[in-house]
Amino acid sequence: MSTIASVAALAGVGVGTVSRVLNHSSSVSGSTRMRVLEAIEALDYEPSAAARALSTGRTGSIGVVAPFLTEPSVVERLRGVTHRLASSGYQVTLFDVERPEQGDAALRSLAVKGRVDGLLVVSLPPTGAQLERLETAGVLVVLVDRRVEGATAVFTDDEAGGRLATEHLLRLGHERIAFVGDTENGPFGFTSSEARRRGYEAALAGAGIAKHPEYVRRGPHRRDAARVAAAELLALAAPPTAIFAASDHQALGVLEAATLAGIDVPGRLSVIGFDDIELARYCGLTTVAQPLEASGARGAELLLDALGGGAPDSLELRLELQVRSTTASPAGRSTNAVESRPVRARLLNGMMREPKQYEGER
Amino acid sequence: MSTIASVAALAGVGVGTVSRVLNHSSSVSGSTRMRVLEAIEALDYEPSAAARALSTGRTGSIGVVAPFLTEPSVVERLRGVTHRLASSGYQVTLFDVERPEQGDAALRSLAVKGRVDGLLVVSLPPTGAQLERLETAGVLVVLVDRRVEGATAVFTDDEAGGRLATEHLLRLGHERIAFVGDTENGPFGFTSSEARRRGYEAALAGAGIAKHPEYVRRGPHRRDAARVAAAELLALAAPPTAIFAASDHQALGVLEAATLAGIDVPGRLSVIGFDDIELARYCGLTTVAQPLEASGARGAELLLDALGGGAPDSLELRLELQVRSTTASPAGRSTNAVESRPVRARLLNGMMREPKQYEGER
DNA sequence: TGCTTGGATGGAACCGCTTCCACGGGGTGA
DNA sequence: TCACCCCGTGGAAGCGGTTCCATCCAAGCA
Repeated sequence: MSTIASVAALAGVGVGTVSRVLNHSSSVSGSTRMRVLEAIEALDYEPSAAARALSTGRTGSIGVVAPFLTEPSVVERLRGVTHRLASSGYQVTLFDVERPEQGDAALRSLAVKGRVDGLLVVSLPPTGAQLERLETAGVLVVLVDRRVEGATAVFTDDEAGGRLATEHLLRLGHERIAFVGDTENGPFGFTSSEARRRGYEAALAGAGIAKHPEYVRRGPHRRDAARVAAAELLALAAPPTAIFAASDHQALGVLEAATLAGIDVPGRLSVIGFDDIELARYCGLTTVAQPLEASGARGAELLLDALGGGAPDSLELRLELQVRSTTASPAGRSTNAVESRPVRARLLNGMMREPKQYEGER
Repeated sequence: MSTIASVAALAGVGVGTVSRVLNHSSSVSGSTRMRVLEAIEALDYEPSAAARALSTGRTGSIGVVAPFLTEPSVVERLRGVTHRLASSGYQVTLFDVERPEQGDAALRSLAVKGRVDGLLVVSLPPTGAQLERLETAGVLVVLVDRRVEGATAVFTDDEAGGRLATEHLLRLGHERIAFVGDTENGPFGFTSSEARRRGYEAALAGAGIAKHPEYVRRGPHRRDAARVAAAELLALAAPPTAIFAASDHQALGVLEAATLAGIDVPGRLSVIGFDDIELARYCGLTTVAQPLEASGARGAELLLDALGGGAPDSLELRLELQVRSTTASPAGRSTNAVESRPVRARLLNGMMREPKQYEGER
């Protein structure tokens, strides 16, 4: 491998001059620059990233800490991040957090100069101590899909989203509305499910509907757990006519339960999810949509801004009701009833009406 | 930030000794080791990755070059990679290739000591020159989902897969079988579509069925292009009774076309895809399944082996027919006809029978 | 007792780059 | 004409580790 010294020797200049050419620095005469560039070309020289990092203290790489496996939505966020960062000159170093301890370990080992310049933490809530450690190490942090005191973040108002979902069901005429969400103290410290539940309860209270504790079910964040919870709900003496699931992932479990119980959706049961993952579009699931890819992209932008010396503000992204074909007025009322077409047609219509965003961007 | 020198000073030893402790090297007395560890603890010291990389020539990170956006299947492979690498002590640096030039640039800039120790190239075909450059730079390379002369790879036999798909259709009694695949010279140099087509033609030839050039359609690797191609096929005077799509992605486009044309699947048209992406499972698509996550994981293993000084062999993964509910005997024949149940039920049944693999692994 | 031997240790050299400082020389203004 | 500036440039001093070599000391042996 050739080094900067060999380039300098070949060009007949000093190493400082070569470095200046490499860094597009000022004050190099045209002819000298030309000679250096020729030498670089001739030797097929590429500067050593490690040496540069050691010397400058900046690595040119951004760490992304995310629970890659847990949620399909995380993949879409990640896509937004890589897409935005591809043209930035920064490399993306991925830290897949499959178990909570890994998150601690990753955050700890990254709180070190010379590893990454900035960190995007997706969907995980770092502790105050971790943030402080990162701060003292000079690592800039932006959170995506999570809001923590004292950190820049791209976030949504989960509680408002919970209200949005529930009010949609109320408007359709439902009164027996259940909620299926995550256990309160999940392994990763996710809090969105609880916030969405609060929105759900606020909306019910606003409509003057009494709380019904049996209608609130929590379980591990998995489709099969949601299926079991929904099955229990549907077996109640007074089963709900609508279920709000805290995520699309779980809403799919609810749909499974309905199918197994032979209950038509949306004829006898309305189901609404949250997130608007790709599968929701394919399945025609009504949901509270949040811009997943955009959240990653905006997070990346905030971090780039901060790396450039700016002091970006946190950013709230809008949630939007996305009505598809799993919600309708409860049986016995005819308002807004969505006809129950063969499902494949519906599914495919959904696919065609909503091409994936990045296809449109090409 | 504390350095190795400050640790050495606090412990009252030389830097060499601290380094020896850090690297679990031999010949450090128990008491000295203890003093050093205490100093490390007291200073909250973490060694600088950049300095270490410069000094040793190894970075402790593995690059993954992949077209993250192009194919859903790539995401699943990537999952396998990160999953396997999470416990290896290597970091994963992602190079998202959205346009072919980016692939060149990534491969070029990575062919440098001090950036990554090894490289996993997913679904992209590096040129011989690029491989050579990487070799001289001392960067180990393993290919996933691609086979190139002189490089270790995890691959499948696409041609055999094409045969598998076509023979399934032949067995059901189809004779008018069409193919929808990629343009021959796509932007990324993907060759799998053509290999699958060769398998398709070999199977037809084996069954004594004459070639029918109009039945072979190629287009850009996008769902809408596949939809258009399928629509043209279905509008022929003698339309096919079955379509083999070179990927699930494209098979979904074919399904769209059938729905738009009001053609029942599998009643009047059988559709088979290739890959077995998650969506195929959800949609009940019959397909040629390849172990996507496993391909990434095995690729990572081969690379780790090579980094450990081994000389791993390439690895062929098995393809398997995955019959779901989009294929049946052609209209007029009754053998094996799959009843056309309401689709949602079918879809959900599919979901329940095949939980995602990683859920089982928790 | 004196010499050899080997394990534990300190520290300099080095990895390849950036950056700052010093220096030479031509141009400018007094 | 001289002093001063400034531009272009060379090169040394880090950056923070690893590693090799020299050194020291204690134990073993004749």
